[in-house]
Order: sequence, then C-alpha cells, then structure tokens
Amino acid sequence: MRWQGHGERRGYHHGNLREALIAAALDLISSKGPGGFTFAEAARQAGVSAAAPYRHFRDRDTLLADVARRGFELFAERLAAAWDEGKPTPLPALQRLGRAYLDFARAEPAYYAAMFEAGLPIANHADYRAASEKAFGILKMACDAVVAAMPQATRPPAMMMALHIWSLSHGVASLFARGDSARRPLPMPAEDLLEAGVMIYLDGLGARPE
Amino acid sequence: MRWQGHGERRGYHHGNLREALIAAALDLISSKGPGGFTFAEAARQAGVSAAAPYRHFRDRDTLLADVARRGFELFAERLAAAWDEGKPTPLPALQRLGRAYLDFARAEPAYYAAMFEAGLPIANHADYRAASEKAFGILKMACDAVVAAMPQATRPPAMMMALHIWSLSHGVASLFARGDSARRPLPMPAEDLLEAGVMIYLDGLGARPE
DNA sequence: TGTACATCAGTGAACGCGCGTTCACTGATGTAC
DNA sequence: TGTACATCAGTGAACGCGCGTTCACTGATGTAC
Repeated sequence: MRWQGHGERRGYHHGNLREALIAAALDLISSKGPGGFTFAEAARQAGVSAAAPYRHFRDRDTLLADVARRGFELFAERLAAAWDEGKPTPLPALQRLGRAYLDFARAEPAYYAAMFEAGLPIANHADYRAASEKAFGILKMACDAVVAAMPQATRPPAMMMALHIWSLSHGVASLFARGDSARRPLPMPAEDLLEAGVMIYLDGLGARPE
Repeated sequence: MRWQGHGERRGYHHGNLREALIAAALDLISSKGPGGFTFAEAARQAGVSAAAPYRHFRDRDTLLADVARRGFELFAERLAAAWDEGKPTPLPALQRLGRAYLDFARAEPAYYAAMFEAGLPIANHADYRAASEKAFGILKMACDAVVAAMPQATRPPAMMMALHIWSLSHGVASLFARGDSARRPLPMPAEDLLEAGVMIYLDGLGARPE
C-alpha cells in the first residue's frame, strides 16, 4: 500500500506520516516477515526522505512495538465484537470467538506476525504487553460466562479453561490459518478443526448440556 | 558456540565447516531470531573467510532450510523416544509425547524458530517439508494407538485427534514454553497446562476409561 | 615408496548496495498582538 | 486583517558499516602409476 500517490502533489509536510509509516511497515512485514522490514524502506514507501521517520519514532524497534500494540488492540476489538456479550448464549458465542481468532490470523498476517513472531522481548514495551493482556481478557471473560452457566459442583477454573482455548486457537491459527506462506495445508477448513476441538474440550469439562 | 577455538591451530582446511556453519546459525538464531542471522557472521564465527560458506551452501536461505530440516528430524527423534512404542499403555505415552514437544521448544529455541517462524515458504524445500511431516507422523501414530484402544463404537478419527493435539501442544509451546524472550509468563508449569488440556480433551472423546 | 597430477576447500581483495543515523538546513504552519 | 516570530516536520548530503557475492588465486589432500 502506498500512502502518497503518484500524481497527487503534496507539500513540504506529509500530514500523516506516522500513520503512513505504520501502513508501510504492515505492507513490508506481510511480504517479507518482521525481520525483513527496514526503516529506510518504510520511509521510501511513504514517499519521504530516510531521515523523516526519526521525527516520529525513536528507532526501528519502537515502530515495530507500536505495530504490535496496535495489532493487539485491533485483535481485542475483533474478539470483543465476536463475543458480542455472549449472545444468545455463551457456548455459541465462544465458538464465534474462536473463529474470530482464525479470521484475524488470516486477514491480518502482518499484525499477527508482529504480535507473535517479531521476537520483541515481552518484558520491555509495557503498553505492548498491556494490549496483549487486554486481548486475552476478552477470552477470559467469555470463559467466565461459560463457567457460570455450568452447575456449581462441576465448575472448572475459568483461567485454566481460557489458557487451554487460547493455546488451541493459537496453535490452529499459527499452523493452519495464517495468511502467509508458512501456512500448512489442511484437509479441512481450519475453522472446522478448531470448532470441533473446542466442542470436544467442553464435553470433557462437562460444559455442554447433554 | 565457537567451533574453531583460540589456541588450537587449524590448517588451511577447516575440516568440518558445514557443521560449524550450522552450529553458528543456531547460535545466531537463538540470540537474534531467524531474521538476525547472516551468512557473513556465521562465517566469522566459524573462523573462516566470508567467501568460504559458498562452498557448502548456495545461499543464506539454503542454509536456513537445512537448519529447519535438521530441526524437524531431531524433533521427530525426540518425539519417537518419548512415545517409546506406547509403553506401558498409549495414554501415558501420549502425555510423555506432549511433554517432549514442550521440552523441545524450551531446549532448542533456535531450531524451533527456524522450523516454525523463519517464514520459509512451505511449498519449496521438499525435504524440509518431508521432515516436518515425519515429525507429525509420530504424533499421528500415537493417536492411532490411543484410538485403537477405545471401544469400536465410539472411536473418533485419529487424524482429527492428532491435529487437535498438535495444535494444542504447539499453542502452549509457542506462547508459554519457548526458550526465548517471547515466552509469556504463566502461573503454572506449561507442562501441567498441556497435560490437563490433553486429559480434558481425551475425556471429551470418551478415550479415558472411567 | 615416490612422484605427478587432479580435485577440493579454503583465501583475500574487491565490488556495489542499502541501512541506520546525524547534521545543519528550510519550508510550512500556527499564534500573539 | 496583517505581521513577526516560534515551532514543527520535513530535506538532502554525508558518514561509517556490514552484507552478499564474485574472482583469480593457493594450500592441502587423495590417487594413479
């Protein structure tokens, strides 16, 4: 994607360089992976000199961390929309949430790679980590609701359940649903695989009314 | 890791350059990620001129694909050893296999990253892909054995089961067990999380004798 | 056992290239009065 | 409404650097006889 078009003349100031650099980064990451993104090329793609990005980001890693943070925020929005307050009942809403996980990996491979495979140290970048936890929070909330609908005697810990479903979704997404060349072939839609897995898991918990 | 030591004099020929380059690549990948590995630095680390690697690998990507292939082969060995022909019974052997998955991610972060996150197009590199399928084959075999031990009427498809367990293991390993800085904190051992998940899943399948 | 020769696996110098980063600068924008 | 000025967001030239790759070369090794 090119922010600054061909014929359209722009003045001395870009007007929206920060956003244009993010867009360029996403474009580069999705075609070459997180490692193959350079500050210089992002600048070029935004139609700006190589020195200009330094007005907006301290360095390459700062930009990358910002992309990852935005990715998690977008991810959280998508998950929240899919959950839709657990309507009409928690179980189908949870399945929608799983689908949304895969959709995201497929539709936004660049964000996905920046979030999970850029090798950013989790420890630094506090807001990147906060955004990540917010996304997980949606899933946790969904599991709380599912657990609350179960008979009190057999309720499993919602945190464990959330971690299991996150792991399963993440595994399916990373191996079979990602929107880049590292996706493995699968003899069925990834959505079906995940949905069946979640169903069986919930059966194992006794979470499905028989 | 340095292949060619300090005091020890070596002659004009290295003797084992191919292996030394692989070792250097693993070292670099584990400290900087698959993107941060360069041909030149691998050569330097092996104590050899920058032109020497070209005698052994066509280019950077060929070396990387070779690392990934070796990774999958080692992975397959570890998984097979953990499975140990399903002794004493398939269920505990399957749990050992899950543990081995996590152990590998933890102990061999460089191989793990090269295998799953180097962005190597699956389509090219036929032997890399074959090695990957061989590793999955171990898991599939284990699931066949577990399924065979179930009453005939309720047997699930072993392929589906293998894909589910692979996904769950991969998710847990990638998010919580990997031996690098991208590992997320977890309030319990990753092994326990995975083991509980597999147990619940098997319960859902009715694979555990009650 | 010795010698001639082919082959192999290195060297080191050179090349063009793109990156990251700094610097003094300059054009555009906003605001005080 | 106009003007002076501060601030901001760009420029473009320059730097040092490391990478990938090629090239003619050379030292070491193996083998035929």
